Amino acid sequence: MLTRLFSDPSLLPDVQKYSGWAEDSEGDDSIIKEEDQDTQDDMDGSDLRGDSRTQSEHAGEDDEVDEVDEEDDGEDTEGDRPKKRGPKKRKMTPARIERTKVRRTKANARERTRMHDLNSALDNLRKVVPCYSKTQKLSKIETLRLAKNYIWALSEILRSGKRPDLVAYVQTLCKGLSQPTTNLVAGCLQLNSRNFLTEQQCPDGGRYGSGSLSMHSYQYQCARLSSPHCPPGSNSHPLRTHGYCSAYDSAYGGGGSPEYNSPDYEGPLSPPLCVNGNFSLKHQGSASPDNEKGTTTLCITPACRAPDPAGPTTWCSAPLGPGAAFTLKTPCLTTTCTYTTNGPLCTMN
DNA sequence: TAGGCCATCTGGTCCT
DNA sequence: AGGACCAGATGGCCTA
Repeated sequence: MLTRLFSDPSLLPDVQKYSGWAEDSEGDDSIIKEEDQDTQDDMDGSDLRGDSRTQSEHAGEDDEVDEVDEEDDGEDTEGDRPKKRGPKKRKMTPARIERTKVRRTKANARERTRMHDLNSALDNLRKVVPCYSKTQKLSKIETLRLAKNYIWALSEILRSGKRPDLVAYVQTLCKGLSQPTTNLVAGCLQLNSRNFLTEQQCPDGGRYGSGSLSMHSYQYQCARLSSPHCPPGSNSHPLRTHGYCSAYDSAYGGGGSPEYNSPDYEGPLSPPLCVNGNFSLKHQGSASPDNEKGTTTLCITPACRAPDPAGPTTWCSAPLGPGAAFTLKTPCLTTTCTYTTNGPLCTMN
């Protein structure tokens, strides 16, 4: 263990609180005792253990001399321990110890950077899967699961060329997700989990049918659905012809933007399913209803992610069509929306 | 307080 | 030798 290497406190990095140090600090005494009694024994193969043992006696030794520990030679006769194989261990001089420490420090820094890059990529992924929230991020594993499900669901849409059954769609999205994330996604889709696990019940008395939302709510909700995947300008594209390439495309300048392939993607957040419930606001450009840049993206927020029983009522009764205005009521707030040719446009009250 | 999630360190392995 | 990648270990933070 490297911690043994740094048995000299002056050599300790400032990270000794990490990784095994506490454990080893307790074991320091045993290490010393072990070394005392094993002075004539073989090295146990640990480069670092050998360091602590030979550090003082080899202090000042020429660092460039690639000696091997003499104790390693010959048959290992200590107890039943098998002879150590592999490369001979070099004696650790102070200079070598210092080099090792520097190398380790640099490796730690690289590893930190690598993990930061990985996290950054995960953040970008969070932005392009449904239900993005700046205030409550999906965990890494949930982000990956949702992304996998999302890709699968979109692939199915493309493959079939038909509007998906919404319940099946939600179920696909939520497959393998934790209950909180399932609730979040269901909430994003304006479904409470009970409904989406059984059937869509329109709160105003009507019934959506077996898993299909009413046309009104369906259009509302799906106006943004999957749009980022619509090829720019391809009006005949299945996603577009089935209503998935409206608001998002126009608002964000068309799908298939190279931005989405860029590792440094810092483009618009794209939770295409987030049009309900509890919102965090992502506003782009002016607020002109039919202005492409004026579209507002609404996303669920963590504080109020519980299924909103009031939501579907609004959805069911929302008069849709360009220019129509309606109100979304959620536990958090009331949002006034106008349905435009680009889909629903909502402003925060 | 237990459990989940995360950042970080660390040593091993593979590759250049 | 050194970098990239990986998995295990550890401790901190947060929440139910």
